[in-house]
Amino acid sequence: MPEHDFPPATRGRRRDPERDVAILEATIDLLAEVGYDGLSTAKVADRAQAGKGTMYRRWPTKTDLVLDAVAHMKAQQIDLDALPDTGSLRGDLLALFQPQDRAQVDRILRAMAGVVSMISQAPGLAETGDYSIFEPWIAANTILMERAMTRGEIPATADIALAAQIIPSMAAYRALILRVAIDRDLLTRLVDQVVLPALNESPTNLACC
Amino acid sequence: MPEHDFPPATRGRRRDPERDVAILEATIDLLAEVGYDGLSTAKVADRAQAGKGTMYRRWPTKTDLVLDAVAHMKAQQIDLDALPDTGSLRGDLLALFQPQDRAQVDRILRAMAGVVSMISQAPGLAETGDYSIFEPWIAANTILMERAMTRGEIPATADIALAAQIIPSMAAYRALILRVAIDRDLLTRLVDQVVLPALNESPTNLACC
DNA sequence: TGGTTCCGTAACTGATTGGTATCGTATATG
DNA sequence: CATATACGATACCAATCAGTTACGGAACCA
Repeated sequence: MPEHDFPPATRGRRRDPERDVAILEATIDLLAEVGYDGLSTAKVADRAQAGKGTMYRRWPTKTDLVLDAVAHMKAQQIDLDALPDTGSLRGDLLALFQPQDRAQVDRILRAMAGVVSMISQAPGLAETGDYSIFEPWIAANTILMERAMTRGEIPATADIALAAQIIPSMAAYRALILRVAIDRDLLTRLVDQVVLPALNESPTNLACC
Repeated sequence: MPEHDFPPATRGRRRDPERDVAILEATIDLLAEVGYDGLSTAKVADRAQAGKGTMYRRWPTKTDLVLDAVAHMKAQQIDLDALPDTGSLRGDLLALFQPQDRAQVDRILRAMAGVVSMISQAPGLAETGDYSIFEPWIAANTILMERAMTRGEIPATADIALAAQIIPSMAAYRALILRVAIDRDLLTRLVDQVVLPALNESPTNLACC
């Protein structure tokens, strides 16, 4: 996972890949607990039971480490090739946010909040967008909605690009500002009263009901 | 504005209230530029043309200063007693997000992103909620929607609490993650295709259209 | 076995920071 | 004028931190 120079190293002791994941996991943990600036390389090494040398052999800088940890976290997330397929868009949307257990989601969202502070200080990072955990969520929503459209479940004029952002942005707001995870009740209300009506709303007939 | 002990001070030179706003404004500026941790008390004093002593006489700690700066920023924001009243909910919602000029809004949202990092490190702050710039926005939405409900413009069963969060949370997502302000086109689509349909949707007739 | 690379521990360095104290000056009361 | 407070500037202190280096031991290969 560490992207920088990898000397062939066919000679001595092999680099232990288990140390990589231990360090990355510790980084995510601390990111969720204390944020980017509260996170010190010493604390990461401590929690991962690793030496700072081992860390710096893999990631040349703290920023690189955190960015890689976010990428690692992202990779564990939604698999766009194995999305739910319940037959109805409503079932798919509800299923998409169900499988992961609450604590796991909470950890991820808090880590994301920690990353936001890093972006504030390194303005260049904002453009890459590589850090956003919400982007794959939006992509998953989009795919589910496109499927529903080809099934004829929603009109061809539906504004999928907009609707796909509703739930993830609400999740982001709650995680980053309110510091609470989305619950099942809120999710149901969002799907039934906001997302599905928005998709069934044709841009031209605003007073359809 | 500084909340801590204010000795009567009837004897010597008076405390200059202009210094308060200069320091608070400098704090918000830096918060927007470099975030909470990138912000040093020395830099604030420097930009405000103030001595550090002058700052610490008013706010005992960096956290107090930033919290007060956010409150100051919040006070300049939406005036809940002077909300738009165009006669229609659609007009009101569009008018609510229009008056402020782009640069001002951008500064505020970037400052909010800077505050998020502070919350990550001081978990106690999350509970108070005093820091959130989006809360008055939600309150304003709620009031406009309640007005529309008493006018009979939307059904009495509408889920206002939910609908009032849609636009602010989308704004928060864009500001904090995407680092872009909401534009007029997106706002119109949100109002017409998402918020208004959601309000007109009765919880019971999910297939009304 | 010997050379090479990895590992964790720990000491170290240079820079930055929150917060305090001091100083000379300005502004107020009595 | 005497006293008291506020002001900006500056020096200062203790703590923290990113990143480096040194060390002794472990794993691998020839």
